[in-house]
Amino acid sequence: MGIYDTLNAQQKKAVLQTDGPVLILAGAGSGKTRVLTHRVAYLIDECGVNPWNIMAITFTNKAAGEMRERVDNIVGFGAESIWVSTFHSSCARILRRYGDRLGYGTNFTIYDTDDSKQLMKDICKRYQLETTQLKLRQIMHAISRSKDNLVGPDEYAMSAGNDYIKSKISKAYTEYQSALLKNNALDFDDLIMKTVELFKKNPDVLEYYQDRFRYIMVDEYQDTNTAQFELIRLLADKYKNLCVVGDDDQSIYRFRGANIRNILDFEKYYKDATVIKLEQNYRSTQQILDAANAVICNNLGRKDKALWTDVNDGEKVHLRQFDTSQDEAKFIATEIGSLKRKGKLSYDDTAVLYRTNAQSRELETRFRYEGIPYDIVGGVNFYSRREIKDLLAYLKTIDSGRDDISVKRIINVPKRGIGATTIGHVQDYADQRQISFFEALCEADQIVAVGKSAAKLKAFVDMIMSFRSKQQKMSLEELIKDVISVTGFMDYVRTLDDDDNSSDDNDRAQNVDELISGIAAYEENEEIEQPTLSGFLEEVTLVSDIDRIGDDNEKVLLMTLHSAKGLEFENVYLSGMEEGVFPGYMTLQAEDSDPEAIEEERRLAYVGITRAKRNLTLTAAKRRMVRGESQYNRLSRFVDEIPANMLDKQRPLSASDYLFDGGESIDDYEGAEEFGRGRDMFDDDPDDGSDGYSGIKPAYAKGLSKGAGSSSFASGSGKSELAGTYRIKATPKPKVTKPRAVPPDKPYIAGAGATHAKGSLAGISKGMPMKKSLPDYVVGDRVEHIKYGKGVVKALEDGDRDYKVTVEFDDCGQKIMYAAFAKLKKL
DNA sequence: AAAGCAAGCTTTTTT
DNA sequence: AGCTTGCTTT
Repeated sequence: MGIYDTLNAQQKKAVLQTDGPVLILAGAGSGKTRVLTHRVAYLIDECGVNPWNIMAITFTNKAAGEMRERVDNIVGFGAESIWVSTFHSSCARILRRYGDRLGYGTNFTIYDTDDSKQLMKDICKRYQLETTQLKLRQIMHAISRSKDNLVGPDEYAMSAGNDYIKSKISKAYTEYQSALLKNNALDFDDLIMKTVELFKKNPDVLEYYQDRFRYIMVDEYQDTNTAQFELIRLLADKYKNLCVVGDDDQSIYRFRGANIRNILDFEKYYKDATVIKLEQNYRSTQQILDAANAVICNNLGRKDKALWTDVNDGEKVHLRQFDTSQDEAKFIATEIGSLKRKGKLSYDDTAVLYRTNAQSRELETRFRYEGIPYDIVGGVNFYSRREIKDLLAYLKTIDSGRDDISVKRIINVPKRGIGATTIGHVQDYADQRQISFFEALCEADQIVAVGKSAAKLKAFVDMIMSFRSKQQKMSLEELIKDVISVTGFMDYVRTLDDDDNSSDDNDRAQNVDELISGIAAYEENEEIEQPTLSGFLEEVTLVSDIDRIGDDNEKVLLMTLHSAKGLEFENVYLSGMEEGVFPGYMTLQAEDSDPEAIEEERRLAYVGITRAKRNLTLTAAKRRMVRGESQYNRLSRFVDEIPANMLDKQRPLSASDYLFDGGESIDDYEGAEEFGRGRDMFDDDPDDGSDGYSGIKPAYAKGLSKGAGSSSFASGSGKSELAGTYRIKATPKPKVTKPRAVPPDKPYIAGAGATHAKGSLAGISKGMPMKKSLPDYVVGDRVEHIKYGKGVVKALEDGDRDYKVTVEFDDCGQKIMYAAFAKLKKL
């Protein structure tokens, strides 16, 4: 039986167990993709299953592509009719076919996060839903979670009851859904939720797909949410040939609704499920696995398992701690450079991972400086870059015009003298008549309020119309080029960052070129029967950056830990191993209320560690700039969780190699001397009380973070010692600065003495009086304003930061202003 | 009415 | 550091 003999016993069992529900708990690097592809081959070659009846679902297009490729290689005939795709594109495909049953046109557009946000913004404005307590972000999040849990707007409304916040969200949800429907658009979450709805309301459609997908395999099962589970459950309900593969230890998408119970409770739901554990790792050295196991075993409530390997040679996991994040970046870049020169690594087998996208900047700078080729994955997705989204909005508008968000996006891009007010008038007109924004534009001359702007609107409509007629006889590539030239798009692109430094001047132009090539490539792809504009647009919105990386270039990859899931590299640098960075600041803040959050961070650490095949280096900085503030962070707890004897804690090269270059004086590091030198990695016994951090408990970091939030200084204080708040997350060494006045469980914030009056200085900018003073006028006095002229003081109110004064002006009516601003002169 | 400019406010992670 | 918001200028 050839190919199956190369599998280990557990893998073989997973391949041969074709019928009924199967749960494969596949540890990192345990060869699960191999199992899945062999399973597909086995189904076809040995069990006589028609390839047409097999479905394999993944989360990313990249994973789908890889699986497809490997299936193609191993399956002799019919591989192309196996349905291998992501949740989102599978659903999109189903809805393109049956979406009309739910009232959507089959050429619906798919909104990305950006589009959804734009739409929600409009809704919030119209119904005045946004308040200080309820931010757009929260609304979007609440709705997204509801959709993940298959809670529609009506059900949400019922559960909202008298809750003020919830009823506002409910209103937003209802309006948002109806706006989406009107725009013939679906957001990411809708793709799943609406497909489930389709199946539930249309048993005939469900049965069609049940019969089609008689064998279903789901990869990364630990990341499925409730809606995705339901989707799979429905599809598999008739034949129950459902094989899910996952690793509860790698569940890192809880924040976007992934329900870890899906994998933990699989056996409860499917009582007759076969469970198979794959624990032998074929990727990493034992040293790396030991470190990974040491970290992950601190999580509770996981399925018990431990990775092991045959590979026993290998180096210890390296740990390097630096004074500043610049030093850290410099180390990573120079070490990669020098190892490369020695022939000890190749760039394309090396990755630098970090917790947040923001951390990529410093690394990027350093990599450029050292001349090391790199690629950054993620951050701003290629297709969400401004210039790209603008062009896509043109294409969407040309394609249908039903999507108001796209039309509004480009109506004044490049600038053609159509502003917010005019757009508002057109929208009002459209609302009154229940027509789309674009339809309203077509009737611009009927809209009284827009006045002479109507001509500009008409010109815009004519332009779109002419694109539409050209589209008939043009290829997509020609069309986009035409759009670019007719609109003068490149001139506009050049205006986008002229204030900025030279480096990314060409980036946007290059992005445009890349988009053109992307379109050309799409048209030439012979796998697509009929290249269409909407087809291209769909492909584009469902693609993430990770899907676009090829393995052909010799480049170091920089990416977040999340993006790195499913990938592997010979050499991995895990940077920013600091409390407050990783685990992140938000997690620490919520530690008490949400203990699961820290476990998710730990799983992320586990994912990061297990990406490495042979060399793993953990790096940290004592001091780091975050949003313009210096943060002093202690080493990450995840580092502490790795027993010291498993780590190589080589002292960094001498200080002169990593520190104080470029003319910085030692004085610049004063803060570091005082606060940052706490426990460093050479202190082998973190709990002996001899280091500066003993006794710090999570509450500490929590308190500190909160304190820091309110201690921001006004920019007006310039470069004074207090400017640039020190956000200190680690306690200082007691002997140095521990202020007796501050109780040990309270954060110590540098300069806190000057800022305890919360917010008293915030918001006061340059040249303004630093303190409020009682005006020399009282209610009833006549005063003079430099611009508004004379008037009578109607009210004087003592506000937080300044006196609020209300004046009834003789000429300009009533105005409310801050006394310090108004500079009123008593008459 | 639109464009340009300064100041505030904010951010994990992504299909 | 980046983006939205509000204010001023044309």
